[in-house]
Amino acid sequence: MKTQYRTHMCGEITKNDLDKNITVCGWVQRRRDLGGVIFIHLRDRTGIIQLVIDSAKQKDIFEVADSVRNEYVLQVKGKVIMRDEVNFNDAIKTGEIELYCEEIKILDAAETPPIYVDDNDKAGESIRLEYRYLDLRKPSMQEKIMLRHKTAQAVRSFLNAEGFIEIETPVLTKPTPEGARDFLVPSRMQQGMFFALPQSPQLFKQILMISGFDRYYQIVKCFRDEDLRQDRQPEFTQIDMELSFVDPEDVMDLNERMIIDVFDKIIGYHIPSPIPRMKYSEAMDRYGSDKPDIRFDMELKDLTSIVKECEFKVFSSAAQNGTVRAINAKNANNELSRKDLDALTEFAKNFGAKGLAWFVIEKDNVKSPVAKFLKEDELSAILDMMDAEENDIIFVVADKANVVFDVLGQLRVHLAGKLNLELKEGYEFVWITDFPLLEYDEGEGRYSAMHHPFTAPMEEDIPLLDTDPASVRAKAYDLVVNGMELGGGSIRIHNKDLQHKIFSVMGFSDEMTQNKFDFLLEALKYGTPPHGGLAFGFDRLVMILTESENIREVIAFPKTQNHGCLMTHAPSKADDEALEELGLRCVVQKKE
RNA sequence: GGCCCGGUAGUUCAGAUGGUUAGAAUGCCAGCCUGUCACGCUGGAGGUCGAGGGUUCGAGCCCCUUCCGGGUCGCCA
Repeated sequence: MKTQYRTHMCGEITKNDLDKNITVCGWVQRRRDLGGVIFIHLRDRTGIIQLVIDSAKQKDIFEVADSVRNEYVLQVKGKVIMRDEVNFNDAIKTGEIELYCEEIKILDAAETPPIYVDDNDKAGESIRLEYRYLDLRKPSMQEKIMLRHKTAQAVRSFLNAEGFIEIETPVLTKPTPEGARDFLVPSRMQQGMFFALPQSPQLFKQILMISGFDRYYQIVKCFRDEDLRQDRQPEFTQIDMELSFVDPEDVMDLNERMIIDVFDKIIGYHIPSPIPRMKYSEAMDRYGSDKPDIRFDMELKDLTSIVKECEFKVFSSAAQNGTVRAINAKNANNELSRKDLDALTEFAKNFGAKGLAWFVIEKDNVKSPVAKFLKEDELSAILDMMDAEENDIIFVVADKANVVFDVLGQLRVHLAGKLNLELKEGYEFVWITDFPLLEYDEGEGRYSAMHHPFTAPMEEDIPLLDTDPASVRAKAYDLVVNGMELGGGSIRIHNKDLQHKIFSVMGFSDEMTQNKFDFLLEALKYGTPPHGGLAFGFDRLVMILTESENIREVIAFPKTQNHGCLMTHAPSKADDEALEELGLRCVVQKKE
């Protein structure tokens, strides 16, 4: 038989419960002692109910109520009564009623908490993370964590209805040669050997396709031992899926329907269908980014042909060997001082530019350190190209193409923030397609995979693998929203010869290929269906749905930039005994 | 690995040019108060100024080292 710890949740008591004798449990939000009467706000994850204790009529429990402090855990029996109308409290759901107490049991006392459990609490992040259990009691945090749960449920129910099968893949797995740094786990049974925690279940899900589970998904933890950012954690959650017998169109269609369904169910937001498509080359050309924020314009324009012959060497030589592009910050002259322009130059240098040329459009004059090097017709061609009007500021970057796009892409977003540009409201989704398969890695002196080494090239580009690898396009696609990459995927290589070929174009030795991917290449021999998939950043999705500033707000127990957990104090030293069993010795080398 | 910002009562912060006993708000404790809801009023307690070293007659403040937190570049297939 069920216990009767409680009959109602605090926030769910309504006028329908008037005159009922009920039992609630919860935490003391606040006690207000008026001398003859004590009010207590009792909180659980559903909300708050006000308790009343009257000294004259409830002498026996008044003393208990008097001793209660914030965050005490109480069990309270009482009768639901109506408040007088003047005492209604609009701030809480149960503001028209209250609980007239007949019995109060202190289930547990609490020390004075270091942070106040309230959304108005101003505590800094480190103390919040140290006492995360208190922080998570805040209504806003409870809402986020519960919304996260609902989002996962919405994803599951959508995919289940589409015939997907949820399958778990190993967490103790094999180190990967490409991509992010692995977290390593030593093997006790095989001393000197290491597991890696998965950066993604990529190869397992491909092999599940070979096994015939033609629609797989998993909401799964992934691990990357890299530095953190506002939207990056060393362990994070992905919505991971893979499908057999599909083209890019099938994967995009399915995921488009899923994301539309999730936004509608969770926040009632209607994403217009179909989600627009943009080729990678167009995204770079217009926005300087493969994750363009299309809520505002300020598009890049190509000045290369205009400045090809000009006297300004920086422009003319870049026009030969690279490119010259520009953006026009409309009306920026009212907002930006000379000092700001210098700061923007520094900003550009941060992203690899050697400098940043600007043209301030004044009424009868163009102010620019560069203008004196340009002929009149060159300058007017630039102004023409940029649709320049009074008070605009034009920013030009001349360099190798990748630097130019990166700098202007970043500058564009930075300026939009700085100038408080009016953004299109809501969520602007866009699919980015036709990515390059490979990019040249100058440091390594070889091509590496832009997405991952299992991504299929477009059939018509396969011959180019031998002649011009950089121009080979991939069957890859990313889903971008408001300038954030929300998910990405590709059709995979399902033919072992082609997979071998790609490995060799990327300069993997036969030995390395054999050593790292023998199981994949072996599996590919036995009948592999064409397949592909996609993975969403689940934390990022929840960030967007909850409009959170950083990823830590939507993870119950996140890590700090130092990869630490402030609550548990992980990581920590291992016992000598444990190390010995693993055949390890702890060597901490002193830094110079 | 680089750059930037921060670390002072439980919490959030203020502490000009180095100078007596380091302040405020809030929280906490005690007393008073029968309709509050961030209740109110009165009083009180509360500090290794992240840590270590240095300069100085004297350091919260200046210098060096280091730890911690955040942002960012690199990195993140």
